[in-house]
Amino acid sequence: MNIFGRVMQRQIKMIKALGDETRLRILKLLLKRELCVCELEAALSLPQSRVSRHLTVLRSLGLVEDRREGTWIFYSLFKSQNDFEKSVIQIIRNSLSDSELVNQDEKRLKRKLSQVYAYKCK
Amino acid sequence: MNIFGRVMQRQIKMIKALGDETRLRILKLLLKRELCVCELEAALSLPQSRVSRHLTVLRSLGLVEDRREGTWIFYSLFKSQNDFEKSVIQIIRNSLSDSELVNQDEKRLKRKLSQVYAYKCK
DNA sequence: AATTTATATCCGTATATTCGAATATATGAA
DNA sequence: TTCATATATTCGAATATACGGATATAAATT
Repeated sequence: MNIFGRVMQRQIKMIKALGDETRLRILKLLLKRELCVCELEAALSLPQSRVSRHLTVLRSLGLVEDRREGTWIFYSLFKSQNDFEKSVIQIIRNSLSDSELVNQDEKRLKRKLSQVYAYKCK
Repeated sequence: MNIFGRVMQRQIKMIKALGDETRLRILKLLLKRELCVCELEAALSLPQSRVSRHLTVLRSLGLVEDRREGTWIFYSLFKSQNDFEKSVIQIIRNSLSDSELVNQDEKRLKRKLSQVYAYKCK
């Protein structure tokens, strides 16, 4: 397979990764801010292993970046560097808008973040 | 499931449909012009059942439209009507650019189209 | 009516994906 | 060193997807 083949397969894998509800919800949350796994877990209201597994998929494709801070690992959305990647960001931004599920994710996240804030300040 | 849920599932299914090499190649060919199944078959150099099956998937999601003309059925790309659908078109346009495979699809298509033209004019 | 051409669908098989529960690892605190 | 917390990985089961070859359908032609 030549260089184009590899780029191609990578792009297809990236698109395929977007076509999953859990991963899309994660990416939408990361549009606004970086988040650690336990925050995502609370926002999505899903088991930890499931969140972690999907983050591993996204990381392996370069769709998210990770940064360790103590025991926490913060994930952030990748930075788009070409037209294809820009359209990936756009589809994340434009998908599931006004979705009740995504709204609830945001609500649960805010609740969780206020807990963390209270914890850090006590 | 409420109305948002249905919209959501449809959008995710559309993205999932994009994450397949064969379907992406079909959609990229349809960016320029409508094509019938046998033209797509020649361009992709794939068995007819495979092309037809993928077209059925794309049609069921509204990503392509079909129009019958005698025994031929012409497929064309859907017309985007909102931000999400616009970003779907963008990702089709921006993916697999400069891909050797997609270039070959175009070449094979031109060969096939010239045959059809010769046939119609004889 | 029989044939041809274009397209769609069915069928069995192979492969891929997703899941929760359990377990492993890694870091920091006691 | 032991413990608690955060995160990652493994496991088997269930489900979904893609495939080619064969068959079915549908329209046009003879």
